[in-house]
Amino acid sequence: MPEEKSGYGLERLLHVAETLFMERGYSAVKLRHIAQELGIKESSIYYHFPQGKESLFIAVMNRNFARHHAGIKQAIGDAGEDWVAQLRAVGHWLISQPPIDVMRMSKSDLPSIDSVASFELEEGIYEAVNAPIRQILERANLQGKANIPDCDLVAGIFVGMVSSIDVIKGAWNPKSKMEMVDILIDTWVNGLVLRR
Amino acid sequence: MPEEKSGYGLERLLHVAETLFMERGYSAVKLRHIAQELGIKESSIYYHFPQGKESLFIAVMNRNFARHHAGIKQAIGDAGEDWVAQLRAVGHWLISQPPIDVMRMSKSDLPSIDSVASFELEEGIYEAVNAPIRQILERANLQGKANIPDCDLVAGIFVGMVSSIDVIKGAWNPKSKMEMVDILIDTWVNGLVLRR
DNA sequence: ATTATCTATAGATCTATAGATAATGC
DNA sequence: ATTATCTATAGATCTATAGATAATGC
Repeated sequence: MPEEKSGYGLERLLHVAETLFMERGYSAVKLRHIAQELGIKESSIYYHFPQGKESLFIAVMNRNFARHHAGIKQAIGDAGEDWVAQLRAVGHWLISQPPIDVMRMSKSDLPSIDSVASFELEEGIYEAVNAPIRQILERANLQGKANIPDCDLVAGIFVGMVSSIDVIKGAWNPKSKMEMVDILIDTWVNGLVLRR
Repeated sequence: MPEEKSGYGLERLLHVAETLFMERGYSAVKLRHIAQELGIKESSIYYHFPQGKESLFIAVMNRNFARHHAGIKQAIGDAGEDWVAQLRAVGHWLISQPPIDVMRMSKSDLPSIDSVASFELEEGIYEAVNAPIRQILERANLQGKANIPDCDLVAGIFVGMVSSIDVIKGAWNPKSKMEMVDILIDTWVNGLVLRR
């Protein structure tokens, strides 16, 4: 089993590579950046990933999706029955993680890699992140608690919304990210219009 | 005035470069891609932009922001007094344009270029896109028509939401983009919860 | 012996420059 | 003469490979 090297160095490599790839994307992150951050040479990366940058990216993304899947399932399970509480829990989980730029992944990162791997990753993120959220919304509809017209669309929007917070946060806003998620979900669920 | 070359070739170059940069981002788009799409050689790009790729990117982004500013102002002006109609009009404008990945721009594209230019572009997109939307929301609040807690945040979210549609559309959804914007805004404005 | 690094370097790709060429408009 | 391309090529950067080195664990 050649996949079971483990050790401290590999852990750090995966962590740093994940942080950088998630933040800046496949093309903008050079092996030089990863190596620099780790304090090693580019060539040392090839010890852990003999097939190079693309295989590192794929490993790191799959790892990220697996963690998201587990974290989201956990969050939903812990949140109880109420669908809004579940949504909020998923929001809190998402904001605790490096933000996902689904659009960049789909239009920039994935088109830069092998098309079979690309397809698998696209499926991976959908199953890990989008599907569980969609299920929350579908259950809410079925139980007559909500009236959501297109759960797949709305789930995708939700992920985009929460991720956006990170940019807005960084750029101009003084509020904490948690606060912002709560404001966001609350406003979204209850609507922007004033009712009397 | 060295900025006034114009002509057919430059127009096409700007258009193609804009399409590619907006879609795939600064780092993933190589001069080779732009040249290939135009049917010219990479080196020919330097006739129009002697200062190279970065200056082309900056020109193209400023152009994009200027068009957005004009388009959004126009859309709002044409939509009448109702703030939801205004929001819908902006949504329709945005979806008619190459989608903006604000997150990618802010975290991947801009950090890859000169920091002064980066700062100016960041301001540019904020003024062109975010500010007018924020103003719609603020007016709605002032007129007692809405109760939006953080107009800057919510405006940013709106842009993210509409842009997300393009990814979701491409990936799995059969609806037209226009339909999806309408669903989205309607659900967002009125809230997801069922009221009796 | 295995693990994880390193140095040195090859090879590919990308950005950029110099100077030639061809077409158009005076 | 100006405009917009081209060819040829330089120089920088990026990815990848070969083989040496050092540390650790048998």
